[in-house]
Formats: sequence, C-alpha cells, structure tokens
Amino acid sequence: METADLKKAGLKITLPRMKILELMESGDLRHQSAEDIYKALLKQDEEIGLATVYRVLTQFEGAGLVTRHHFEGGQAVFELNHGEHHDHLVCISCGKVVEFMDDVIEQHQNQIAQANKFTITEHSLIIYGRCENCQ
Amino acid sequence: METADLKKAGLKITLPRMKILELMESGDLRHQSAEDIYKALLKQDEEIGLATVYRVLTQFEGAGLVTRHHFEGGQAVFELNHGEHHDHLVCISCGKVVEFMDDVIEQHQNQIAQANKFTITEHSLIIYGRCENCQ
DNA sequence: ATAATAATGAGATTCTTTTGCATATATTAA
DNA sequence: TTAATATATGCAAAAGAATCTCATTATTAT
Repeated sequence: METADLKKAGLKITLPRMKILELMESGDLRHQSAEDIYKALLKQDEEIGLATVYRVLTQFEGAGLVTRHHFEGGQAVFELNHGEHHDHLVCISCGKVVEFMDDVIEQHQNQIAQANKFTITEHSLIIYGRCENCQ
Repeated sequence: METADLKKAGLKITLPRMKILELMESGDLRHQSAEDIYKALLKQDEEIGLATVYRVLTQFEGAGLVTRHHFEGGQAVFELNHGEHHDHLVCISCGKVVEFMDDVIEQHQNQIAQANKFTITEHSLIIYGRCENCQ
C-alpha cells in the first residue's frame, strides 16, 4: 500500500491517513473496528480523533483500499484489501477470523443472481462457529 | 406459528407478543426492522413500546422463532423462521429481498469449516445488487 | 512563500438498541 | 374464581455506534 494509492483516490497524504494505513498493514490484526484502530493509535501516542478514523476508513472504503464487514456484534470491522476477494470464517468465542475463497460457491452465487435478474454489486458470506481451540 | 411455540419457549402469552407474531406472519413484509414492526403496530392502534418490540424479538430469536439479519444499513431486520434455512439476495436500491437456497453452496461451506476445524453454529450469505426494476 | 483547498480534532448530535423501574398483566395454586 | 407470584410492559433514561459541525491546522499548487 503506497501513498500513490491515496493520491490516486484524490486524498491528500496526511499523517492520520498514513498512520491508519501503517497500522492496518502491520498485520497483527487484519480485521479491526474503527475504535480498535483509534485505541491502537492512541497507545502509540498518536494524536488522532475517533471521528477522523471513521472518516478516513469510509474514504478508504470508497477508494477501494479497504472493505467494511458487518460481522455480528454491533461494530463494523475493516480490512485492508489485498487483491482477491474472499469470505470469512469467524469464531464466535475468541473472534479468530479465517479467510477463504471457493470458486464453486462464487460461481453458484452468480448463477443465482442471474436467475433472479439481479446485478451483483457485492456479497458477504460469513460462517460463524467455534475454532479448534474453542470447542 | 402458535401460542404453543411461545409456551414451549417459556414465554407468557401476552398481547404484544401475539400482535408481533401476527404481524410477522401476515406476510406483506418478511424482513422488517424492530422499528418497522413498532410503527406498523402503532398504525393498527396497538399500544406498544419500542423497547417491548426489541425485547420480544430478542426473546423470539433466542427461542428460535425468529432470525435476526444484519443487512447493510444500520438496522437489523427480523424474519419469522419457516422451516428450512435459506440465504438472501438484497436489492441495494429498493430493498427487495429474495430468498434462495443452494445445496452445493451449503455443502462447500461445511467442507470449508471442516478443513479449518471449525464447528459451524450458523452462517450468513447475502448477495447485494440491483433487482430487475432497479438497473 | 502564499493562497486556495482539504483535512483534522473535539464535541455535539443522531440513530439504534438496551436497561431500570414502577405499574400492569398473565399464570398458578388455593 | 380469586389471591398470590412471577413476568412482562411502557416510558424515560442510558449506552453504544457512527456522523456532523465548525473553528483550526495541514497540504498542495502557484
């Protein structure tokens, strides 16, 4: 992820935006809520407002840099886009998220949309359950 | 849907609960937010509070009578359970919802969960797009 | 360096959902 | 059928999530 991506999206290169990108790239957690990100930045002694985090994430989403997921539990989570589309397995106990991608499922979704004369704009498949450690 | 289902769930048979069930069965709209239901009941001159609607829907969900869906757009929507599981196509323009069910997709989900050692508790597949009338 | 433009932080605001509590209603046992 | 009890209700207040306003500050193009 580069500053070029921000420029391309018509966004100025600012400290909050860089810091948010850095944090999301740094990889510990690929799926974080706006508040998670806000708190993580505060902990790094960055001076940032929660409103800015929401604004920036929404802009990133619009620019296609980030995807917003509505997992269960009130808060939306954000994920840095890394090329290919994928879906999610979410552990309802520890919150662990596993990404996956299944061509057959994708194909069938397209068929279903077509059969119902829908033009797909996006889709969301989330499987909730318990991971190995949380049985 | 019967009062027996309420009793079975350990819920008293009260007017608000009956009215909410009736409304959800009456079928015009299978997917309604708590507020939709609240307003519809007010319009029928029922005396009911929004808090009660939320409480009752949450209880119904716990009793397995109702499913809560987190479609995009802030408000959760509720749907009366009618036997078989199914997924949703949602029109982002007019809000139209089409239900569908695909065995191949279901199977693949199970495989994926198994491969990742997850025990599925539930899943949510929503395809967003534009319906025939909203292209 | 300067002017023009866009972004920020803080707090207020809206929107959705939940909770506390006094009152009312449904169930149970007499 | 009634009295006792256990639950549910409505309202108002609160909590939680996300957005908006606006004065200030930073970025970009000149």
